[in-house]
Amino acid sequence: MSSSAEKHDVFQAIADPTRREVLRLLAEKELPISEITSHFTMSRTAIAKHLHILSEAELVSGHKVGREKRYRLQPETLKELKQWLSFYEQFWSNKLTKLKHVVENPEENNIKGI
Amino acid sequence: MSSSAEKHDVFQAIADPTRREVLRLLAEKELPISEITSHFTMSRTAIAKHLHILSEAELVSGHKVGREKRYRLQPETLKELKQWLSFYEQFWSNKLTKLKHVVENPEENNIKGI
DNA sequence: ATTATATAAAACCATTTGGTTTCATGTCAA
DNA sequence: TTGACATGAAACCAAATGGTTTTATATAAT
Repeated sequence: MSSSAEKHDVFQAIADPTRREVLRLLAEKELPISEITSHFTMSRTAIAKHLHILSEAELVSGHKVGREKRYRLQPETLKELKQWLSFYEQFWSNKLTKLKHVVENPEENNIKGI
Repeated sequence: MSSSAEKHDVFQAIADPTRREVLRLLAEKELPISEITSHFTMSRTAIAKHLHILSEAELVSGHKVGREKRYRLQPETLKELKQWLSFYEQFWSNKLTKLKHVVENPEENNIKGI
């Protein structure tokens, strides 16, 4: 699944549906691996690997409590994603920006007949 | 790389750095495949495949103009991502929500000494 | 009519991904 | 101290991913 250092970023981490589901679970509360696993059909080992990837991306953090390892959400990391998104937001949300874009790119508009 | 129908979603599509770079390029203006390719070191075929994936995810759309196929950004699709993000936003941006979260999950706080 | 350009489509390939099973280790409870 | 529980780690595997090269086809330009 993975292994080496600093490999997974936020974009890769959230690409997998299972990992997104794990994030949802951890949004509610901190949970140990076994309890997270109980919400899925796949093996505990598979979930543990997903948690490693999420951890590499710093979307979650784990700490041991007794014999269990509890993971919690690290939501601040998603700011990175929000910032990436904000760049594109102008292209749909702002009518004026959209108009500006259209004016500056006349070749996109089928007005060649004029 | 891919092929079948309706396979790639937005999350998968933006997971690849090359594809994010392609989106950046198309944010400025509509471009034909060959011109997009000129911004990368990899082959045109590879870029074409990336464009297919972006197209499947409806992040871009292509239309033929003469012998070239021009792709343009379809930014509205990113709303989906924004909505996904908005759920998590409460966990970092809103101090009150954060406090609520803390209060409702006492086991996360190391106050066992009290 | 011929040649150059732009893309499409297919076959192929190495690596990564997402899963499994098995075995080892640390911790709690009786 | 002896199980039972929770995890870690390794070996293995099929399928997906991200690339390549080759061949074919449609359009543009001379």
